[in-house]
Parts: sequence; structure tokens; C-alpha cells
Amino acid sequence: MSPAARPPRADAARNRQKILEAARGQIAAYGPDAGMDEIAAAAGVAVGTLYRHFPNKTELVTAVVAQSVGALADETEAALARIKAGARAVDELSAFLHRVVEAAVTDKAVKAAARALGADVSGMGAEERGIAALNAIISAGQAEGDLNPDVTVEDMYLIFASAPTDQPPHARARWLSLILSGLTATRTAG
Amino acid sequence: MSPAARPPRADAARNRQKILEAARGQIAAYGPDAGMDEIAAAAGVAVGTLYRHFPNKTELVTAVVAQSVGALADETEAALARIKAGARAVDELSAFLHRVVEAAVTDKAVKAAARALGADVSGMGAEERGIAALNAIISAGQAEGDLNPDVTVEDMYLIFASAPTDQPPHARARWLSLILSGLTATRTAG
DNA sequence: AACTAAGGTGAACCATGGTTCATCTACTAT
DNA sequence: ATAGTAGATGAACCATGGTTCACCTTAGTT
Repeated sequence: MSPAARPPRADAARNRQKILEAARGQIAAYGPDAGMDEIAAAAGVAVGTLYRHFPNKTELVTAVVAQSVGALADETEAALARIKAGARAVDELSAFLHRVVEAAVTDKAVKAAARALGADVSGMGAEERGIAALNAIISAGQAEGDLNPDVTVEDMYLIFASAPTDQPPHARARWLSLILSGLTATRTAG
Repeated sequence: MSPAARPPRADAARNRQKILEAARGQIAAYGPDAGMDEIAAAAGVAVGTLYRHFPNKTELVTAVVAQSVGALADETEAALARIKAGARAVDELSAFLHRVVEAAVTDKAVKAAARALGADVSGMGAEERGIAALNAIISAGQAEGDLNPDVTVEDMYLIFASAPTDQPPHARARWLSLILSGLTATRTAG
């Protein structure tokens, strides 16, 4: 279709990035109420520029989500790589989940905004990558005998989705430790 | 102060109730976006009536939250009563939490709406009651040796706050079972 | 250095939805 | 029954905030 679309102008690319960052920040802070004007201001740009890069608010938020998903997938793959290099799977999983819970504080707001705007956030490209890596990590943990055999990727989804966001750090840590004991506890009774 | 304010008219009380119900339903369904007009329609009333009963949307939502908190406190006390009558504390706690997680699907939306509107939801009267009962239940469970010694009411708050809402029933059940194993698992190592 | 289109600007537009208020209705008390 | 007031009505008002667009700026090119 587009026979090699010519590359975007240098400042355009820069602005696009600034807009995404600003959007993430504003939404994390003010939720779906973050206004386009505010996002523009935070990015040091005029509103019109937002609309040159994204057709509407929904698309903008979707793009932010996509970026998050991508970053998450990267982290997952990095963890898997460390495991293959000899690291213990549970430890990596635990550390990974810790980071996820921290990031969730921002990402949840973003996802909520996406939902509030009726955005279609399903089936982002990077998601597949993350799932594959997660599956590998879980299998490794189970093979090493540290993870319950009934643990699945679904559980990870559940954790992503339900990670508490408006709780103080120590509460978030407690929450994760409760969950982890559910994933790792070795059942003694049948 | 108010020297026996004369009782409200019969239909006024009825309407107030219908409004609260409608508000809960609409907000559960559409989140903070539920409009006053829609709530009014659902209650079979005109908008003006909402404003006779509640000064603004924020207060209305706050009232709905208060109602939820009250119901929750009632349930807690009922559970405690059953324990005192001989029921096993963990079982009651587990059942109670199951109900909470089910109710959360509605209440979370309401609370989210409250937050979105900047309502002050802290320190509702009934909250104290619930806390007292919960403490008693936890102590009982620990005395019976089924609950970890480090479990506190804070954990219950955490559960209320982080119960997943946009997950299918089986996922919510799984979630609770993960959490419960964190509350009840008997640590073997020091 | 001049050209030109990609990119940026921001005042203005408009839909949405919370809120008001002048007016009408119907409970309750006498 | 009737008065009198608490309560109900809903069209209209207005603030908010997403979106548009006619017009400048400037990066990249020759």
C-alpha cells in the first residue's frame, strides 16, 4: 500500500514521544479526567499538535497502553533470559511481579482511562511475546519445584489486573506476599 | 439543634430509596459516566427530585457508598454472631470474603465514581462497627489455629480494595483462593 | 538563499451533562 | 373538604472539555 512512506520530520518524532510521556503522566495523576489541554501543556505543545499525531483522545490513550504493554513484554523476556542463564525461576518471577505491581500504579490508571473511553485494548502485538515468555518462566519454576503445578498465565493476568494501586507501598508488598504464598505454597493435604 | 424535625412525607422517603437504588444500578453499569438524567429516569423521577434529596452528584454517590458500607458492616456482625454460636471462624471468614468479592463488582464501581468526584468517603459511621467485628473474627480464627498470626484488619481492607471486578466469576474465585492460602498457610520454616 | 510541504498553533465551536428555578402537584393535617 | 406546604417537575442555563480549522513556522531540500 504505502510504498515506503518517507520518514517523519525530526521534531515531529520528538514531539510524538513527549506527548506520549505527558499523557502517561497526566493520566496517572488525574485519571481519565486528564484534559487534552493539560496533556498538551505538559508536553510543551499546543492542542492541535496532539490531534496531528492522534485522531482523538481514545487513540492517544490506546497508544499509551500499547507502549506499556510493550515495556512489560520486554521485561518478561529479560527475566526469561536471566533464567536461561542460570537464575532461579521463582526469584525472577517474584522480582518481576514486584516491578509489575509498582508499574501498575501508573498503568492501571491508564488502562482505566482506556476503558472509560471505550478503547479497544485487546490483542496488542507485544502481548503475545509476553505470554510466551511468561509461560516459559512458569514452566521453569514448576520444574524446579518451587511453583504450584496449577499455576497458569491466567493467574499472572489476574495479578496484573488486580494489583492494588491506591494503596501505600507496604500494603502493596503485603498484597504480593499473600498472592505469592498462594502460588508457591506446597499443599500438604490432597 | 434540630428540635425533632417533623418526619418526611411518605412518598418522599420512597423516592429517596428508589433514587439510591437507581444510582447504585446505573453507576455499577456505566461507572462515573452514569448521568443524573439517566439515574432519574431509572428511578422513575425527574432530575429536580434528585436535587431535592441530594445537593449534588457527589453527595448522591457518597450516600450510595455509605449504604454499601452499612450493609457490609451488617454482614460482618452477622458472621461474628454465627461464630459465637459455634461456627468455625475461618469458614465464616471465607464465606464472608466470597460475598464481599461478589459485591465488590458493584461497590468498586461506586467507590471509583466517588473517588472520581472527589468525594470524602473516609470515616463513615458504620465502618467502626465492621472493624470491630472483623477484629473479633480474626482473633477467633487465630485462636482456633486456622489463621496466620500476622493477619490483621488491614489485610481485609486490602482485600476489599483490590478484589478484581472486571474478571469472570471463576477468575474471582481463583483470586480469592490465592489470597486465602496466604492468610491460612501454616509456615513450616522459620 | 529560496522554496514548500510537513508540522505546529490556539481561538473558536459544539456536545455533553451537571445544576437551577419558576411552576405545578398532591400528601397530610385540621 | 380545604388549605397550605413539602415535594415534584423539566425546560433552560452554563461550565467543562473534546475537537476543528484557517493560518503561521520551520525542517529538509535544491
